[in-house]
Amino acid sequence: MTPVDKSAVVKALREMSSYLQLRGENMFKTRAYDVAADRIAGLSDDLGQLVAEGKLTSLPGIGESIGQKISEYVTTGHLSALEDLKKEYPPRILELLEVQDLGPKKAKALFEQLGVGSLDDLEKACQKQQVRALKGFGLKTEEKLLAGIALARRQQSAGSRKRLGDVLPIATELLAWVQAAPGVKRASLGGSVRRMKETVADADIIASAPDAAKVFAHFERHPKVAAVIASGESKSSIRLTELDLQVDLRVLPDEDFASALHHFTGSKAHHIHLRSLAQERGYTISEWGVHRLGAAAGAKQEKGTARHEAAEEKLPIKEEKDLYALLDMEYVPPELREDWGEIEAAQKHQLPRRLVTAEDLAGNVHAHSTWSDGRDSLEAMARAAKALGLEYLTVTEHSQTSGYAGGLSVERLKAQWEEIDRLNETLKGITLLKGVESDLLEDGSLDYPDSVLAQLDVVIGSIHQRYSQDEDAMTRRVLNAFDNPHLHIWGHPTGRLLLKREPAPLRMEEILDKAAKKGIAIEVNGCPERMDLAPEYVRQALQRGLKLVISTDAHSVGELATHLPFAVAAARRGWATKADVLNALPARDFVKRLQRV
DNA sequence: GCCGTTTTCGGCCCGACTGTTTTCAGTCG
Repeated sequence: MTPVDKSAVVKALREMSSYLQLRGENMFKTRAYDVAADRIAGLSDDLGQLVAEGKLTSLPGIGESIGQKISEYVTTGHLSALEDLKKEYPPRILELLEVQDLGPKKAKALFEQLGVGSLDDLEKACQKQQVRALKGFGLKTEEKLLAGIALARRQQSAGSRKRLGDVLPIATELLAWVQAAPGVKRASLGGSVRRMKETVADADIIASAPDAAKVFAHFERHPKVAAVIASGESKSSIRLTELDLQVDLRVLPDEDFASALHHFTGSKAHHIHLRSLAQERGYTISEWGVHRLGAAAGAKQEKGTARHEAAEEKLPIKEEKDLYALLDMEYVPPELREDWGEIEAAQKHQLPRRLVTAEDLAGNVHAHSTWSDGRDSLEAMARAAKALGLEYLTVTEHSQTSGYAGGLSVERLKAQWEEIDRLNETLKGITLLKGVESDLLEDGSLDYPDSVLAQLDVVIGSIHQRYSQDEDAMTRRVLNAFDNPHLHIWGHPTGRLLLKREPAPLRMEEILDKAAKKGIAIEVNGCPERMDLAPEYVRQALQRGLKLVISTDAHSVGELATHLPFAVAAARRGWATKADVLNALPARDFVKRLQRV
């Protein structure tokens, strides 16, 4: 049985939701498709197997109807309900929903009353001033839509999502700017950036201060602000000149900081689940805290009055953990808040006791120097690793097939050993381990003779070329590689480049099963373009008892430090603890645990 | 469409901001 392309199923479910929204269906019905899409996206089990065993409806949020549709799509490759919906609309109608401030209701009106079925149609209608004449639309809306079209077009070419690695530095810069604003007491990043999701759409900052208006005024004066999108009493949104990045800032009284931080960290799916649990217990959760609902709140809600304002009692939330404690749950770290099972685990007090941190690591794994395509000398890399407080650094240059990257011949590799020996003698407090990042050749064999590999402490095997192989060939290639007793670590496993190159087609379950049997460690690569392996596969690996290495893949002194947070984040998002990570061990134990022969 | 040791019907997370209205709908996160 071939594994199912989960992302295609997710896409089909989201399109179902979009078309049903355009038709004006009940929002709870359309949301059900989005909930199901989220569920499949975060699934760590094999979807094909669930379908085959008829167990789809055991997943929360997937019932009879959607279960059948997923089954149909997985088994036949078609989704008749979606195909029928598509026939009712012009082929590019969903483009409209990509426009900021244009949702399903307005898109429906534009389509039905003006025949607008694409971005181009919408632009023409705006230019002809037809839009402002519609009921519920006006001059301002027309202007906003034109700006939204321009933004949507830029995003079509550049992509609306951005790599965390690009956004985090700018978001951190903005955070520091906010922290310097008048009266700010506490401030933090929020949103998917705080959850360290590999790609993000925008950035959120939450701050506490007595006078929000002063903070907003300061915020909106940042030199990189291109436009102010919205500015109210508790929220300001700007768009930056860099990356077209939208940054939302909320400022609240300090007593509301923790609940606001929690609220704006998300994810949406995590909150929806959490709040329904809160409701069962007679609480309501919002960014303004947790409130106990009394009889008064059950009565008809006053217009313009928020639910929490009618509540009887506000419960103090000093820290995020107080909120979970109120629901008898363990604290859920931000990286886990995706509704991928963390809520159930937290209720049963079965979350990982403590997720791995950068401080847990004793060694830096996967580094390149000027011997291959790195930018700094081996000695500079070693000194930098020592300065970071590390005990060891694995030296893993490219292998001979990667000529483009200065891959080392056997002779050059052996010459490097001499330098490593020399540095190990002269440098105190840091140990260089002899390693290599060997290409996995087309048939899965490694790039050096066994006699050479046997002399190395650390052998990483990575795929660097021939990405065009089909799933069978690619899977066989990796499986074969695991038969080589000198291979220790599977490097940047899927070969994905975020927003650029899809993961290689691999039958991951089969591969992880064999890795577990053979004792191969799995790399979590912190290069911000990769963040490879993805969290759902990290979890699958850990469920099989596999060990991880948290790697920087550093090609310079700077990257030893800058890549580390992304590697740690990828491991944490896969629920990894210190005990799961081999390079949390001292050098001798690390090398010993890698050895398979 | 999903879900249920309160329920198989009637709920479904919750609030801010904007623009078009003149009390509210739509959008967003």
